Amino acid sequence: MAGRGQRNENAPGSARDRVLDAYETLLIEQGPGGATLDAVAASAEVSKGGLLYHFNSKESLVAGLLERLRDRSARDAALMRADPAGAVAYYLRTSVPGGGSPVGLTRTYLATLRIADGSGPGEAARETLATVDADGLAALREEITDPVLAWLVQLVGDGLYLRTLTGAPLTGGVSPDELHDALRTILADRS
Amino acid sequence: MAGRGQRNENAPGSARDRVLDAYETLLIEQGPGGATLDAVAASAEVSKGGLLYHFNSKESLVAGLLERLRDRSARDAALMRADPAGAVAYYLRTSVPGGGSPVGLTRTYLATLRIADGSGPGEAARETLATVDADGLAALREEITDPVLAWLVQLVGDGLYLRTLTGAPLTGGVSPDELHDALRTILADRS
DNA sequence: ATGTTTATACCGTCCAGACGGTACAGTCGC
DNA sequence: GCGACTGTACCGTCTGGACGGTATAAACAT
Repeated sequence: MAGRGQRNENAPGSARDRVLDAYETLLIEQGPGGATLDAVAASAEVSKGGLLYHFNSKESLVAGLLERLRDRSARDAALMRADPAGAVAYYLRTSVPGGGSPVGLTRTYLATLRIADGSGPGEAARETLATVDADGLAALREEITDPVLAWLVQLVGDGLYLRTLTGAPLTGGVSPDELHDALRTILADRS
Repeated sequence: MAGRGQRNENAPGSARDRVLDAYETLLIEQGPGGATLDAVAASAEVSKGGLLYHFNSKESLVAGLLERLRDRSARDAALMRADPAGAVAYYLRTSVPGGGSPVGLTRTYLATLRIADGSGPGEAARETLATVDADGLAALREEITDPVLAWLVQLVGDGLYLRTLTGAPLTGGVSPDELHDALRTILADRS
């Protein structure tokens, strides 16, 4: 049905890439329980055999997701450092669903969070998440000298992530923009 | 073997209560995938039949957890308002694993987060989580007049929660105490 | 007081279905 | 011909849940 036999098998739009996209979507919207191999294959419009051609086990699918997370994290960190409005502005802006990162880090991060459970493959997910966090904090530190303040900014971003996860980002009628402004003022005051 | 036929079936130490405890522990440590009825029963030292006597389906187990969450949230909010060091201090203190809330809110919250997926029972979990958040924010607002600042404090707490979930609470060598102090100074400055 | 009934609090077994994974024959485009 | 698939047919394991049974305590009737 779709174009077959093409090279460059992990380019955007390729079957492999669509599988990863579908896996992310299912993880975010339905959690680990809904992300079965059958469901992922159906959502990616790929046959189950086709899915298992690219990822020969569920563990390998998870590995693929983690690889994508590392990759996107590196690319996001680069964009963060290069942002004209500054790293902090970039970080806060992309921590909220509407203005998700251009490389899709937010989606991949949220999906990975869902499989970061106890032992086995979840262990690896937690470790990767920790590296991503460490990278983000390092980038923040280049702009915010005070380590406590840098951590505070990151925690606010994390809180925003968690809110996205529970599906209620705007709790008290306060917009992320106002929060952003307040944080910037605080940062300016105690430079 | 144990005393049978006794009243007061949801007192602490009762089989019903132990089942809920075990369910929480398994959700936190292994995620939804590990929290099977068999595993919960085994961990609570109850037979599977016994578990299904108290909670006649998995959905009912979830409902039991949500009920406990609402209950503990209410009790925690009361303690928060009554804390001699203030609501903010209480909130920050209990957002970190070491100083978990005396009513066990942190554990129940973290466990519920794990089942807050897409549709079905997860929907109810998300709604309950949202109410708990709203209650917490309301309590914070009684002490912090500025709604933006109140939300900021809550988000920092949420970030700490998320860190607990991924299992890496102390990222950059900064202790929660230092964070606590910084936040208090900020709050004092812009009162 | 004694026997009967009822409710509570479990235990242990069984089963249908779902899930991850395998195997393999065939198709399509470069 | 080779890489990238599709599609179908399976298999073993695990899971949720149904079911029937058992022990104890309390309420009731006589």
